[in-house]
Amino acid sequence: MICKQKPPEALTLTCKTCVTPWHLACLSAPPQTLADAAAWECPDCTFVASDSNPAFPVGSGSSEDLIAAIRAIESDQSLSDKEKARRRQEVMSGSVVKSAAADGVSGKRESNDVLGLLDGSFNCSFCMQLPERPVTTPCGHNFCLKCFQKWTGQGKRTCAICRSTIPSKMASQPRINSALVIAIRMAKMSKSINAGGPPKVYNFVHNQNRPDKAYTTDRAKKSGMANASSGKIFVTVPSDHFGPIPAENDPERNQGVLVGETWVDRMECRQWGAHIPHVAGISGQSDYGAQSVALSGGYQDDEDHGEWFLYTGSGGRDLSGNKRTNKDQSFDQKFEKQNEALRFSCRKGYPVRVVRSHKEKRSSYAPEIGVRYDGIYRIEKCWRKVGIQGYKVCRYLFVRCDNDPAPWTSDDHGDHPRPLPVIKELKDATDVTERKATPSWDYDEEVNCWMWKKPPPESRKLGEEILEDGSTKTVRRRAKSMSVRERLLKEFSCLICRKVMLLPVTTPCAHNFCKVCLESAFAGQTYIRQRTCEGRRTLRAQKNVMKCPSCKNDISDFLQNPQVNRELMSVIESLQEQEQSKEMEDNVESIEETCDADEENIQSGEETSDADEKNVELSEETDDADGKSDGIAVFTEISNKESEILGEDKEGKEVIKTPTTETKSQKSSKRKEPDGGDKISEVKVTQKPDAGVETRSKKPKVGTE
DNA sequence: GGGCCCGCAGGG
DNA sequence: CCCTGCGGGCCC
Repeated sequence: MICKQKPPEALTLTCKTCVTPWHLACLSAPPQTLADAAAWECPDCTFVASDSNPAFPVGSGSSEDLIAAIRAIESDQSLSDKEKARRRQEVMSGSVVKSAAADGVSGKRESNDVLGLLDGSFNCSFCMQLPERPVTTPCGHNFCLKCFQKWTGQGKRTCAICRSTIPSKMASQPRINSALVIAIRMAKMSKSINAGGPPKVYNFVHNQNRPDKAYTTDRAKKSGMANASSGKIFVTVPSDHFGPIPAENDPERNQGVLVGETWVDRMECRQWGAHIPHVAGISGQSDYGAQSVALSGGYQDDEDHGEWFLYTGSGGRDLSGNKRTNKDQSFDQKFEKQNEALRFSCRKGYPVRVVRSHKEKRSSYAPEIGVRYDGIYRIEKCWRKVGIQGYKVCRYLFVRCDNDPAPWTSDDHGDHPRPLPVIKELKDATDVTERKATPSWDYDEEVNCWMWKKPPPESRKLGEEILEDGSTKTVRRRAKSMSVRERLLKEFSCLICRKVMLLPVTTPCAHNFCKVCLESAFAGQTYIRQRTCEGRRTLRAQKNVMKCPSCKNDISDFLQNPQVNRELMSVIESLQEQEQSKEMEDNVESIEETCDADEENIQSGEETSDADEKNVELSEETDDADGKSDGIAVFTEISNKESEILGEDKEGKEVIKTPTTETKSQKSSKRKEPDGGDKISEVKVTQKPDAGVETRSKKPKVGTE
């Protein structure tokens, strides 16, 4: 911590209490004898036990117990090292404080007193409650952030308890005491009997044992991390992965990336996959969405309220002269590149990971040191406004929606859906985008957690699979699917013009045509649309004349008033949208021998009867909830288009029908082999011999599956 | 503490 | 292959 270097093993000393490694050379009072070294306790443990740091007065009692308990475990000869480690962990996490007390190790008080103890020393002096979002003055007194801000907002500059002066920096930029947050949360947990397992411990992640870390190449002229290359990425999610990083993608620790995890710098944060780019603030692709953002104080328009914040897009700055950043904006930001990626995630309601950096100085919620993962947020709205510097900036409203509590709250539960904050600047905003469709990541009232309500987007990256011998093999994460264009033409072409349908209509005999094509096919019998003013029709005599161009069924009645198949329409529209966004999978080369079998699969799939293929794809599409909600969103567009093209329909009476029931039943009745749909998910290439990986217990809360 | 400048990674 | 980027070391 002092020399900021990784000490060689020989110079590492491990604390017997907390097992943290320390650099021998950096200790002010290193142990003198070997025996001393074996029983050595780090300054943290010694300090807590002997003194009561007013800023974090855990030491005033409960932690004495804790340390005594740990010492008892350490000195118990009957325990193996592994067992000791396990017990230590239990004690640290508060789950067995009671049993430690029962052991007679520290029989002073019951564990349930912890909260009572906290009540005495931690309470906010204004509201007399356990502080919510606690801030701690240099004189060691704790207050709720809000209470404190109210106090300083009245111009008070002295501590409400001891009248010590509050430094002006503290008054203007109070920081939440995250250690206190954890202490309070732990105390609450030990109080509640069925807290649902031990609380999570939020550790600073030391990468002592990591196989690889960021390094400087020969080319780099500076040592340290300034010009470093990234070390190994420890998690196995692809870089375009959305949402939390689950335990099954964390082979190093098998715990996933936890809310509150903190890394020393952006490079290390990157290695754990929370936020991959090591300079840029936004991780994302304009045609795919944004996965994560960093709040690092780079843009002065940012506004942080913890559970929600206003984020500023990137760009608008002159980076000439080989600069990486620039405080001054010199032109307008636009919704392009990363800014567009954020807007994409907003529209889709994707989960966006958020990290806060110590470099954000104006936010109470930023960590004191390092870069911290604060969990999942959703972008509820975005817009543009004229920023502080006078140029237009892209703006995003982020609202937290994580299943774990934020690092600044002592709640033991995550977020519940909350009403959106009122944003004043929205009244002067332009280019406002709000999500119309239902969000992909949403709160499930039945299981009481946030989860994927629609399938997460398929990764477009290649992945690496670790084989048994430790080597890696590049694999594709999903099968090559039919190109969107191919699919459009194959599934959704008009049986008359053979092009992708414009305003599709579905006959009762389940054949699809462009509305215009079908009508013009019977153009000689224009009486379909000839109506008297009273609406009296004159086609009775012509009945049976009009037959479906495809199957010759009588469709005269249908032709009197053919309705656009809105469901089909929205499917086509979303596919066309996809096509425009150029899904990359089409271009992914198949990967050698491992894929051969799957390629065949696809080939044969293409060659099997059209009907089956079609059903598979169709069912897939309709299962995708996107279709439904987007269907509503595009609805008005359709009816506008329709009247534009047909130049009629002024009656305005026509009740808009939801997708015709006959189409639906037709589809489902035709769906003979629903199993056919599996081919896509099955084509995961070359399973690791150890199939257990797939079945390993998954964190049920995170619905990534 | 401010400013300069660098290597690097990833988007396009 | 060029452009962009809410890092970070180091000099002043």
